[in-house]
Amino acid sequence: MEYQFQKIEKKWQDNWYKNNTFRAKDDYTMPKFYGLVEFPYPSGHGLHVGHPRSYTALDIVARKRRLEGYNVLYPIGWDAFGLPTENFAIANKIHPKKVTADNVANFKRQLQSIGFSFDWTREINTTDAAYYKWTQWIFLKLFEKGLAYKQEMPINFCTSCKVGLANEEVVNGVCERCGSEVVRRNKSQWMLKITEYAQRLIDDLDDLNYIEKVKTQQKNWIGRSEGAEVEFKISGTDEKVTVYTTRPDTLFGATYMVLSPEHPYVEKFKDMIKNYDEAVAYRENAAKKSEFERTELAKEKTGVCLNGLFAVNPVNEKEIPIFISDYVLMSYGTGAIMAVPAHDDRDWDFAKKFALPIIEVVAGGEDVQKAAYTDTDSGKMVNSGFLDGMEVKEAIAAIRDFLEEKGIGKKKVNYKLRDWVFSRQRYWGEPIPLVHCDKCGWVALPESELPLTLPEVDNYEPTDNGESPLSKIEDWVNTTCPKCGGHAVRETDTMPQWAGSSWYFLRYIDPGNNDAPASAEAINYWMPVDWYNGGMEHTTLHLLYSRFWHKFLYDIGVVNTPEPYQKRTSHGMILGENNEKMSKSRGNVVNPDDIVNDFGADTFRTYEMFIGAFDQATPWSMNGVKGCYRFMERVWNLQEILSDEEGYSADLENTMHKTIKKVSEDIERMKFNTAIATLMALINDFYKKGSVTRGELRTFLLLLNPTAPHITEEMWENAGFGGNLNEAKWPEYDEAKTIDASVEVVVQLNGKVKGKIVVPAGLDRDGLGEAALAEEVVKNLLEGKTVVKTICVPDKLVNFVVK
RNA sequence: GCCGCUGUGGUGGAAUUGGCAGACACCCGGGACUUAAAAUCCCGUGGGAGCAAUCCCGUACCGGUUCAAGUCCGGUCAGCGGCACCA
Repeated sequence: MEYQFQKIEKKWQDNWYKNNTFRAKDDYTMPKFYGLVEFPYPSGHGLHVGHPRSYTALDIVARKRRLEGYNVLYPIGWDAFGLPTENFAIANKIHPKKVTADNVANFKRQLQSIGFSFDWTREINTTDAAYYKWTQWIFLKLFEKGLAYKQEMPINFCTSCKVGLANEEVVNGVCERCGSEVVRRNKSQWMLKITEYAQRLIDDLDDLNYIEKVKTQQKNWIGRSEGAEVEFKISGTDEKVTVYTTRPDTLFGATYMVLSPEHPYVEKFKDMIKNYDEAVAYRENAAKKSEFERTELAKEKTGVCLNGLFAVNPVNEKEIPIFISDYVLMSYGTGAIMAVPAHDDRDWDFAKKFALPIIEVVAGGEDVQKAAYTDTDSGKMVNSGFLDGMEVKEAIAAIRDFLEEKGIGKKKVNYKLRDWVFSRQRYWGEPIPLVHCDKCGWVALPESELPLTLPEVDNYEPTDNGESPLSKIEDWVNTTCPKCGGHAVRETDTMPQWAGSSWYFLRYIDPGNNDAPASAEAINYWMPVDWYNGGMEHTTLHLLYSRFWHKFLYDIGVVNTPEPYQKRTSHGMILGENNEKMSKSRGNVVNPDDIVNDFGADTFRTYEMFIGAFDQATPWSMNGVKGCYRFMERVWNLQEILSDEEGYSADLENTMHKTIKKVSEDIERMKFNTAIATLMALINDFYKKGSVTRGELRTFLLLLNPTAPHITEEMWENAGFGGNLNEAKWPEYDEAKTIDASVEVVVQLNGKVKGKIVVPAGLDRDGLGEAALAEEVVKNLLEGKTVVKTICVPDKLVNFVVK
């Protein structure tokens, strides 16, 4: 019998999709499992081999959970708004709606050809008005609660194309398309106050089962720091500048101050600044740079001394000069710092460049004239008045108290996290459902007017002034104010792609609901997501944004849990055969369709899981695919050596129990590669024995089914095990039968392996030592030597330390 | 630059808590089958020395802790992901 994968796979896929086999049940009495994968952006390039890595992994978990008796929700949808679609639409004169529909159809065909057990009855699309109605609704709730506000924020503007650009479209400071200069231009934009949730976004990580590196990345991104705000008087005025510092202990070493070039005091004191023109020129130059460029530590420090303006150090009344420099950002802290060159690397570089004094206030390092001493764990305060002689930590506490007592400063917690810029000057996004009325200001559309649909237009090309394409559609822009009935204009910016993906997991739960994002009963049953897998590239932004929205929805009573995802894991990237990132330009892209056509979905799925450690980046290998195809054939050919015997054969009984245990545990730990290796080893045992019993085959098929669902269903049917495999029970093992009667133990002399002995399993330390000494091999090894110490590790080894 | 991760045979990787380094595959070499080839099956396969038993070396590099280090600690180098308007 030949292995005809095309026929088998088509047969079972038709069966599953026609019968909605993997539909999640609305039976809220069953134990539930909600498995989630990041829904794809349906790009024109089609599915990447990276998508199925994540999708197969959770498909395996989902299929295993169903066999274990859970009501499983494993959904999929389309994160379909976004820049590439819009750019493709403009370039090819095809409406983005049409581009999206075509791409979705292609993605869906591809995903179905791989046999994922998605519940297709719950498919969602962020660009459907019925979906984004609720994205808009959530935005209005945020607006209502004061968490959305307008602020001037810079956008990238191409001086030649006259359009706003995404950061990605700016390459080395010039426009990706035309190569012209890109400037940063301020524009009033909608912002979301994610910073208000900063502390909760840190604290609530504690109870979640996220892989550790994801928690660390989230915490570092939020960037909590404890420090102090200190007020410095401006000489000859009654005004004060507030600086933020994490090292208030070094206040006596502050020898100058640096303001961000955009700091309002530059304007405020323009009359006192003798070189104001120079300062303005510097500020304009800084505006061209991205924050990334500005804060790069390696670059040469630049800045301008504000001549005529001085600050007074509040602890020693010394006058210090004030600079502006682009490494100080308005968006962090107060936009002003006190510079302590002796104990901060950036300040040190700056001080050297501008020949500013460097005063040591923490002793213990090398000469501070040669390098900054930044260690806070050792060292004592010097040149610091009343702080002298204290440890750094003591000094921090003492100075904070001092500042508060004197009313010149206070303790302050800061976060690196910044508010979320929520406006995009684009067509292909959710319209922001607000209007501006001259009388009433910004007014929300009433809920009854949602969804505010994207106007269907032929011309969605950018304007030449950096405004959204929507601003050109006058009969859409001009409207009436819902509050006063007077004339009003619509907000023409749209939402970022992050919006739709910040709550999509809720929509899957109840995708057709027209009265709420999802019903309370459905949310209570299904939430939180039990297991969410996605890429490390989404660890900071998407994960944080969606946690923020979920917490907000929790606060207003829409959801029942403060966190959306109970468990978060990540997969590594699949690289090209040459070990580089797959890309068209590198010519190393693998199309999943080719693999499915040539080797079948089961081989493809198995290879995707066998390719390497799940959380690590790994290169693709066509030879590896062939190896997995060979494995599938060996699986198929088990039917040739199938005996009539039920149960397990005596010589493989322990192996069967061990294999069930190993595969079950490996799937839970996402060690899919070793789970498959274990099944390969088992099949090698079957062939060595020359036959496989019905019981052995039955268990083998169940264990392989989540990975290779088509071939196993077919063989299950052929063997007449009854019903469909997907309705069977996941096999169980007997712990007692996974333990062998005797074990091989290593004998070492001074840590080097010298021999092996076989002893009964389960001996304790003393018993193992005695058993070892009784062995002839060991006696020979120890002859003429003095045993100083014996180390025994039960079932593992005996190490004699000898002289 | 900052934050996070990774580094093991010719290749992908395995080694769950510090306890036999290299499971399972791929490639390659040899053999069987075949007129021949492909496919399949069997054997070999970290490096070095030796007829052999066996011995020495070996987990990016330098150093440390330990009876014992791929695993823990300090430092160095290299690669990858993210850096807020790609998603």
